[in-house]
Amino acid sequence: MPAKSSSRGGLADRARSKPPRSIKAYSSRLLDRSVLLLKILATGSVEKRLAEFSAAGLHKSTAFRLLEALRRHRLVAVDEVTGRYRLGLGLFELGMAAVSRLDVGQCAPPFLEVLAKETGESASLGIFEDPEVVHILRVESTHPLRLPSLAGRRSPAYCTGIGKAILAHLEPERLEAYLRKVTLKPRTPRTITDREALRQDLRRVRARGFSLDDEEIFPGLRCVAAPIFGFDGRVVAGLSVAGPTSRMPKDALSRFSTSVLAAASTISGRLGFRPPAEAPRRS
Amino acid sequence: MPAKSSSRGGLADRARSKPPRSIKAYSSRLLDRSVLLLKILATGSVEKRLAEFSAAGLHKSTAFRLLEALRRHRLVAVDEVTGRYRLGLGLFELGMAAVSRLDVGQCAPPFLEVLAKETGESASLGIFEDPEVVHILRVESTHPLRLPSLAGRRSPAYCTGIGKAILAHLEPERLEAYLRKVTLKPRTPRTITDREALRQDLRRVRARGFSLDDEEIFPGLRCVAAPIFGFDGRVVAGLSVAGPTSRMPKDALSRFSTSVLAAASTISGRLGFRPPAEAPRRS
DNA sequence: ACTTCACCTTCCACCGCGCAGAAAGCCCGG
DNA sequence: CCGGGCTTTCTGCGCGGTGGAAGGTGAAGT
Repeated sequence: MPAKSSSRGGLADRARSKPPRSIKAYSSRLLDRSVLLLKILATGSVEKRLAEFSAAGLHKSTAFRLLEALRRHRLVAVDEVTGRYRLGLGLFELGMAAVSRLDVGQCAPPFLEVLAKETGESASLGIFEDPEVVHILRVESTHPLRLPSLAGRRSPAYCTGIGKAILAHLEPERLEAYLRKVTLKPRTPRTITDREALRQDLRRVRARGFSLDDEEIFPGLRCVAAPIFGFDGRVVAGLSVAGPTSRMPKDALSRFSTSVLAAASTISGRLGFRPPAEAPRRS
Repeated sequence: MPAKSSSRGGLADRARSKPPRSIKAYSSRLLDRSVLLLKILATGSVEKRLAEFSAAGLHKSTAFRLLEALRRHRLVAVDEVTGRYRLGLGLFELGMAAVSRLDVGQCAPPFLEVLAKETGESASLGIFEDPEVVHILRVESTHPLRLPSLAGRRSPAYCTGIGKAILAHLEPERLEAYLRKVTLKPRTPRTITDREALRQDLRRVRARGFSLDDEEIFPGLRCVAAPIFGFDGRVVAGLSVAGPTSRMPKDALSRFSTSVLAAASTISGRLGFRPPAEAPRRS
């Protein structure tokens, strides 16, 4: 990624005009199985005995061989005491490398901390991976009452602050593609389950600059979020502050939205985003 | 054989008496190559083109197929703009799962935050994976001057606070095995490069309860660390506070060591460690 | 606009390697 | 001391991964 001295429009246009290249579905049974083993280890109880993998349709000897091979690479480990399998730290190293190689992952942490301190609530940063949002950074609230950290977890986009902040600034085609395939499952009584209502809400998000998740994913949780843009003007992530409704009453939201917007736009700036001099909103 | 027949010895003894079972070296070319691709992506520049993998001895078509298969599992991703490969967020999810499944990873974060706030310096937690220490958690100092986060990285054990805190409380055989194979490469002029001097230092660590890294890995960086013990009395991790020498003068170290020791012993307690009733110091 | 070039993607026939099933260790509790 | 449940090793068969080369696609040069 050497210095691109092109005007900002060029790259964005090139990206936008990319046809959806469809690639032949390559796959490998061995690789699929290895990943399956890791996924199994990542769910349910912390440690697994060999026999538990055969429940997934793998022969015990197969699971054994694969787990041993994965162990050589430290992707799984066997507990020294119990002799059972657990995820290895090699995975952690690769995972952290994955995030730290994202531009946002690189430069966002300090701003998240400032934001958390300013508002007193948990701040988190997520990016959009197609139908869902992946939480990649999180700084905890200082209050004792708070959600467990979601770092590394996925949430649906349509009912989270970060998700809606990103959706609202997606290219129209991508948004429509998303809306076409997503099912708006109600997570709480307040979840938006109607496509048109969601479009409406996203319009509001665009108009005021930030999104509001008003107990749409967890009862009692309110959340204010703003989009983060990359150097080419496309939305690359979302930044949010979340807390219990009691500490985030509706008439005090402007305090939060101001902080979130400021932090988000600072991060966008760090990523090389230059906000358009005037609104280049087409049609 | 079990020279220690302490009160609560059952589990610890079983663990200690485990013979180093050696398992046949299973491996799989495909898996090795897949991991190799991930490792390549985790080093060097952020994005790689297909041709860069063939430098590692893979044919382009092979690399292509494997990368596509990995992409299906979101372990790698292709950049939307440049079309090049980068690590995927699936890795991040698995990595976070790996850490959150460790008992320490579960219960340590709040205490790290308190520790960082109390001392004003960066607090981090690492565990020992044989010759090195893996940093699994980190809470940043509020000062502008600070090291970049090492979360997910490895450091040598012999010249870090966390490393020495853990080494000092390892079973004698494991420590000797470590000393036998490690090479004490000087990282700074103050790095301990003599085995006997290191043994001596570790004795001091045991005696006073905490370890001190006095510019032994980075010039200008001082660090105080303490061990964390699991329910069976074995050391499972180390906790440290690190900062520039200017903010951690030698005559003020007791302030830091008190905080670190308190936090470490609280975490140990959470893990089920019951410190021996009174000093079972023998000899 | 034509050509070149560099790179990505696909195809295919060979043969190597992973597969499952079975059998042999291992460790515990009775 | 023996039996049951589990982990680990062994082995021949057959599938699936392999690498070479050929085809495609875009961008940059002439």
